[in-house]
Amino acid sequence: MDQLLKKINSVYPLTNDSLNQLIVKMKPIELPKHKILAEAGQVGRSVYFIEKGIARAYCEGRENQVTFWFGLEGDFVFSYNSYINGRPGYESIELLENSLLYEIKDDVLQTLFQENIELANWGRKLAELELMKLEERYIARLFKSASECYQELLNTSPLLIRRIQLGYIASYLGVTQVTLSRIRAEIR
Amino acid sequence: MDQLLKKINSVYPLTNDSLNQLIVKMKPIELPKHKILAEAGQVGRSVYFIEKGIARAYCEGRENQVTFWFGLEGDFVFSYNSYINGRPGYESIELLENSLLYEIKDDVLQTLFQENIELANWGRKLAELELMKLEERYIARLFKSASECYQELLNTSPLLIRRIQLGYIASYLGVTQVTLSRIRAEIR
DNA sequence: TTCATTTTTTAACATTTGTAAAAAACTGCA
DNA sequence: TGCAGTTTTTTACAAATGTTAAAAAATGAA
Repeated sequence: MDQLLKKINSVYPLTNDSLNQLIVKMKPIELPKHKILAEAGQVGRSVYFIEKGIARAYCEGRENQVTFWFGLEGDFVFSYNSYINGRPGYESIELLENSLLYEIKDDVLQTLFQENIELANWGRKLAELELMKLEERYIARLFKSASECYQELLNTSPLLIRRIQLGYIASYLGVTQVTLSRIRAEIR
Repeated sequence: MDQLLKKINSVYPLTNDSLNQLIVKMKPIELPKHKILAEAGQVGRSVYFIEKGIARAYCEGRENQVTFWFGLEGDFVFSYNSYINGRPGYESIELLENSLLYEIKDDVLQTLFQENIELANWGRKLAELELMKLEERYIARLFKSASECYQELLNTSPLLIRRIQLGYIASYLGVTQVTLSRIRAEIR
């Protein structure tokens, strides 16, 4: 809960009143490893906050599955297309560990945005920060080789690499698992 | 102007009053080809709307320059990191044609967001839609080969390819110009 | 602990893409 | 029109990554 409050305020500082309006709507929920939080082709009706656990977002290709996002403690989880357009998402989101989340229903959140200008600006900032993070990843991929991206992950999120299997990380880096193995062999 | 109004309302429908508050702050401005709208390392203090023209956003690498976004008529232009965090942007943004833009100063826009809940939600939606577009591009790159991405561009934005030189398009697609030439030769 | 299953690594070979340099095509201006 | 500069294509070769399959290592349940 503490982590949640800190995160909310770090997105955009809120008065106590507004903060309360938001957090009373966020319900703790424990879910097991492998649970699917959002399924491609379906409309996800909730946003989650990860208090404890890991999630990954992936898309199904013809033959392969591509993982393109990991969420760790302190991250919000949403299926963008569902959250933003109310349309079926492209991606599925799966828990990789038994997790403790906070859930808020999408319609509840939208109502808060309509009624409270502070929360509307909070929601704006939340989207903007997600945009920023995605742009950073997008640009990093344009410039850096898979090897450099991997080494950066090693430095910035060593936990991630220890907790997530390499096949997922390889696809996140945009290479095959064989290539990631080669990269790891070179570094050693 | 017409195009601008339509775009604003397509992001998030506004009452006439709110719409007016926004558009009176947007000033038309004509700028020549090669004009730099935002420079990497600097804080950009304006958001632009492209009424007529083309822009590209790019980052400087050690040896190369990578173009990662094109803006056409109907697009908003911002240096994300400046707009979102008020920090120096990673990217430079350059006009590729003589252009007609509408400009709004960032502080003016921020003030509107604080005062008008409709505009705050409009700003939220604007960021969300940008996020959505970026995610689509991000995912497309994970699944599609440069050749497929190029052919999609040919279908969805043939104008873009006619108006922009291939070196920029190649780097946008994440390949060298030589590779893009090979792709084009194969298609013919 | 043991065994079956899953995950990771290694190997050999095919394919794709990059690099550098030259040729060809295009553009804009005098 | 003609010419200089820019952009695009082509070529030959090098380097990186993918594919397939098998071996090795790690994991989890009985």
